[in-house]
Amino acid sequence: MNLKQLSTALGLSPTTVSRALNGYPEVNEETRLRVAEAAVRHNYRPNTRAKSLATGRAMAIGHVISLSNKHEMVNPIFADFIAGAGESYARAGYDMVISVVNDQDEGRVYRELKSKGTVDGVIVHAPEANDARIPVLHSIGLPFVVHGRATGTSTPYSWLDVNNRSAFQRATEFLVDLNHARIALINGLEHMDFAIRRRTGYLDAHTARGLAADPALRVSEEMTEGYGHRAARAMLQLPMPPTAFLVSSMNSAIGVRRAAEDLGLKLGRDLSVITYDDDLSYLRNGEDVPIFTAARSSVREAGRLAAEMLLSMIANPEIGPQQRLLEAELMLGLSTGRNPQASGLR
Amino acid sequence: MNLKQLSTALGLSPTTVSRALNGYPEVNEETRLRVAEAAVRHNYRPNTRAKSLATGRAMAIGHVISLSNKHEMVNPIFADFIAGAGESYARAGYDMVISVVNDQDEGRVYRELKSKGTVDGVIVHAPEANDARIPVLHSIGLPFVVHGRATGTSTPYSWLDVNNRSAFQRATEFLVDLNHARIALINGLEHMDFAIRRRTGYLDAHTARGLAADPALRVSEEMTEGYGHRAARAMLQLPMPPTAFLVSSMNSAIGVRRAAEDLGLKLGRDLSVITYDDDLSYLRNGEDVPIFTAARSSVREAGRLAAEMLLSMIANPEIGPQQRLLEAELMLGLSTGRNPQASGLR
DNA sequence: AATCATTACCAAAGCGCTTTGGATTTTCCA
DNA sequence: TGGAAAATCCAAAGCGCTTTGGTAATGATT
Repeated sequence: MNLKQLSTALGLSPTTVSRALNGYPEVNEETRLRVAEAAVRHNYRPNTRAKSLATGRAMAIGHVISLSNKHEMVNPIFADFIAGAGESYARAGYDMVISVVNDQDEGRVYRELKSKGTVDGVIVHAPEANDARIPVLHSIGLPFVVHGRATGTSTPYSWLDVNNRSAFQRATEFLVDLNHARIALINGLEHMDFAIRRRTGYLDAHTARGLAADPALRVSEEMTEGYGHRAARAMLQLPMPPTAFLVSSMNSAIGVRRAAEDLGLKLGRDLSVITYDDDLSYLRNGEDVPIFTAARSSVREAGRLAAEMLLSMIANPEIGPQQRLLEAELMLGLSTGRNPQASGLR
Repeated sequence: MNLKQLSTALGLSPTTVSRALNGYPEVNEETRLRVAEAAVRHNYRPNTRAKSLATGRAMAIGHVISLSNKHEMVNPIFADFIAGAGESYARAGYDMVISVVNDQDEGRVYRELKSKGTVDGVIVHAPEANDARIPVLHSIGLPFVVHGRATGTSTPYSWLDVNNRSAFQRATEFLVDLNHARIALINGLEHMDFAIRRRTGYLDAHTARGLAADPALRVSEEMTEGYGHRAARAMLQLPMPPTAFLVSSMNSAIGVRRAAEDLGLKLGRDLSVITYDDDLSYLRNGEDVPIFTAARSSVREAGRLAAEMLLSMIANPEIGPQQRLLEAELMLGLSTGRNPQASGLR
């Protein structure tokens, strides 16, 4: 059932039916009801492609998920972010189109999305420092919102980010308050912007508290369980092992816990661990009380908000670049405690 | 740059340019080259919406991800499946559109995708027994492939599945061979088809080996880490605890390991665990040697194959329903060993 | 009663592409 | 060298919608 069929069935012109359905004023309220009723009865829904062609708007947002050849890992936060963004799109009547692509092809894909008219805007995932995608998107004139930020980018752009620096600074200072002095950082890959900021927060806290950060207690890799295990195990066997760990993801924190248990150490008593928790739906940090003390911020909520930001930019192109910085919550869990090796109370 | 502009720039008609670009025979090879060259030079790419409108094919496949209100969890295998499917789509020039939806709205969404002409087909995720979506899709005539199967569905349909039954039967029998007699099953929600088949395999193995399966050692819930921990802990404190666990997901298996360690039990020595491993990119089962003995099958590969199946069905509608059953591999890891409580060797 | 807004509708153009049904030119063979 | 066949190209219709630029009828205003 298409517009023409529906309109002849109603004895009206396609023009009037279209206007009635789209809420234009120049149509009798009575006929509007008649049209609306017939539309549901005939299960009529305007063809998206025809509509897009006529209006020039695709009514779709693109997400490019790029897999590097080296470590071709799907970002585990992706599903939850998508789920959040998808909710916003559904509410606004937008579709979400996802392209899976090799990272070196990402620029080409953006150009294609633009020239083929597939989407009205895109969300940029996993930004790096001086991210090359931002100038590309600017130059081709495709609206976008970055999930995260890209240190070093000079031109203004829209982003939504968690305050990673402050989250890691606060977490580090919390450990210092528990008398920890040798605090390890199990970070994500430090070409990623978020990892840079987390390291900065970690180092800032050391400076603020007059502590020296030992470079031997700092690693940076792709955040798997195995990585957390391997790194923690190695550090715990150093002559001067850390008494606390700051970990960039739940997965790696689980690996750290496994390493601790390998060595017979109990979290919260013998060893403290704070993790970053994206509040992923399939990886909850405990059920009632958190297993890990954690800096928490829901990536699903971030998806919702980033999508809304992009949609509002598309609806009002004049508003210009938008920014939003979310603060992570520091949740107290069972994995932190006073440094057992610190002599006495301060 | 659109077709008309390109064609006037070339001094040709839009017809000829279109045919040249689409490889039709009735165009001089020389002009075809001229057109192709001009197309890349002007960065021309046909507008997808216009093309779709003219051809009637959307050149897009839909994935509906439905979140139930009760446990609104994003399926953790989703990202990897999508990544695999996306590769196949990209190769074939198809887009992937994802709808996030409340599960009770899923039928409505399929109807919309069809009547709005958004997609040429869909992949059905996470089928249940007697899944209601299959008759709906049949009735609206939208091509689809189910990732998994739906026990109880009578009409033929296309699916791609792992042999969950045989995987769990083999795993169970492997444990029996190690002298385990009290084997627990930490299963997923048993309205899901895969969970039903896994339970069947588990029970079949008991029957085959003349063992009685204790219903107290069988639970079924959403597969989180916390669930694995809680269930294993409870069972290990029974008067007659299990000596081995069969777990339906890596996440829950990690919880089982945590429970074991809570009680001072070492996996592979005091307690055996076999898990199902979807080979998720962010949740590798160890790096060189598997942590867990596991039944493994790559969900990413499943995505690739399911997408290819659907595309081939769309290209050749006459071929009818397709099916493909993959076998999981049983990978020996560090989490299994001889039952320490079994007296002597058999 | 003539004029003017307002209301309610419609015909037709246009979005950018494909495809049908020619038209024109070239090639080939008797 | 004529005529059929093959090779090239094109005009125009059509995909299903929106939107511009109307027209006709009604009501309000002088």
